[in-house]
Amino acid sequence: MPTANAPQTARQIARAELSRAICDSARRQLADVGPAALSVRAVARDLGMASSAVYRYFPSRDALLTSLLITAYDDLGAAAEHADATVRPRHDLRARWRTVCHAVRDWAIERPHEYALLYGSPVPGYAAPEDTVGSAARVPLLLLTLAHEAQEADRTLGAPRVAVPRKERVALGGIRELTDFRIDDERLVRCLMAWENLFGHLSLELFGHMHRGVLDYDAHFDHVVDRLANDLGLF
Amino acid sequence: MPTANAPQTARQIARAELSRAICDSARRQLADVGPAALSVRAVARDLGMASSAVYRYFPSRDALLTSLLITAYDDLGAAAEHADATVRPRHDLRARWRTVCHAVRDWAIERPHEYALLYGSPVPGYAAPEDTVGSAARVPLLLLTLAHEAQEADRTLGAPRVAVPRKERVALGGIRELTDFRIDDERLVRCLMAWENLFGHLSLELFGHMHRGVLDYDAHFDHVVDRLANDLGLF
DNA sequence: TGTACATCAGTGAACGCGCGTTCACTGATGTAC
DNA sequence: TGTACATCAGTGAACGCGCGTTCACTGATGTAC
Repeated sequence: MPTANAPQTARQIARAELSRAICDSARRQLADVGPAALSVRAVARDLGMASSAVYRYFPSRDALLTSLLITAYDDLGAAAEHADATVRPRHDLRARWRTVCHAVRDWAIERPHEYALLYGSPVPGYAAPEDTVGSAARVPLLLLTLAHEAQEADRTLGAPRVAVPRKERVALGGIRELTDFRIDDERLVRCLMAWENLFGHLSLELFGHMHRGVLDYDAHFDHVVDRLANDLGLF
Repeated sequence: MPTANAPQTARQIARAELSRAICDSARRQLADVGPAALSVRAVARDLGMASSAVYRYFPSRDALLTSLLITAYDDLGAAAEHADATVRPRHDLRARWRTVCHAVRDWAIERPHEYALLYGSPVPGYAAPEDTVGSAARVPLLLLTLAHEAQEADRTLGAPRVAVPRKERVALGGIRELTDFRIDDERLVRCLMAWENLFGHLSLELFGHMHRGVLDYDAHFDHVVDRLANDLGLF
């Protein structure tokens, strides 16, 4: 007797299986040709089926892309969250920050093409639907959570205090609405900067801009992450 | 009588003119389809010539891409350098830092597709030749120059001092070789972080990751740039 | 449990399109005498 | 200054390839009685 939530009929099982296989094949294709040249026909060829058959599973090439996008965001988000969850003791915020940053970087280095899909150039002619925003927010939300915990634990920021202008406070209203905790302006700004620094580092590193300048990416990343922890009062 | 350096014959003039026209058309195409789909035939169509004629000017599609890449890096580098050169007094390093950062951002916002070409995903199947590195280094070098001037003027960094581990010092050897001035480790690391933060900000902003989170990109950028100036001792 | 009908996965051909690159050629421009 | 030859820009056809999507179809799976 099949369980309530699992697919029941042979058809449903096969459908779930093939949907996954199509996504996997598409993901593999990303590495060769990039998202702009992602081809329904090539996926079909890879799986040994007629190209028209893929349309039983995804209504269009763009729908396939959207699925890849959401899966990748969730995959990265889950990797970061799980890494964080393993750290003990929980109040060691520096260790948690380091672990999360390294989890994000490890994920990116193992799947540079998926990283490029998420954080590289937008795909021309493709507009990501709003469904992606929840998944995309997981990593930044995790960073904010750490900053908030530092606030609750009264850790002082290492970076110099600077008055936050009214305009900037207003600008950050969007983030306030997306979080259910209250974080002070100073920490919020620094957390955004750390987010920008983290992904700036990854993009510059993975897209080749540190070539010949930085000789040991691991060492440099470690050090930057450590400094960001100080700036943010994560210790 | 033609001047020594200028093209002399009608052929040479026409060749220079058309080379430029081809690049311009290709640049316009970037906006529609992205670098991966940049098409020699479409450029030819745009200019009303046979597609084979383009091959008199660029031996391949990739050579055309390389030309776009170098031109864009130089264009951005020149924009940043010229912006810096206008600031008076020269010892107002905060003003110069702000001006440079805004010049880079303005350039990027006006040409998001060229920005994506430089700082977004690498083009699959295309490897940028080494000729690009000189042009690509102009902006980071300008940032380093400002940090170095702050050092010469004995401005103290706002960010907390942290010991630079030996591994990190070694990692930064590559940059040391590319610059002819001596900059201390502390400043060098912070300058790299500012570079990562700057381009991280631009990529996240231009590639849509601040959507719905940050409500006023200008205000946020201003504020971040200001804080980076403090961290770096630019005032 | 057995049958009749509905559902739906997968096929293969077709439509109309685009691409990079090569090649033999024409005709204009440049140059050496 | 005038002519003969060399150079080279641009043409148009061709090669061989790939693409997204639609459509009428076959045949297997699922379901209601």
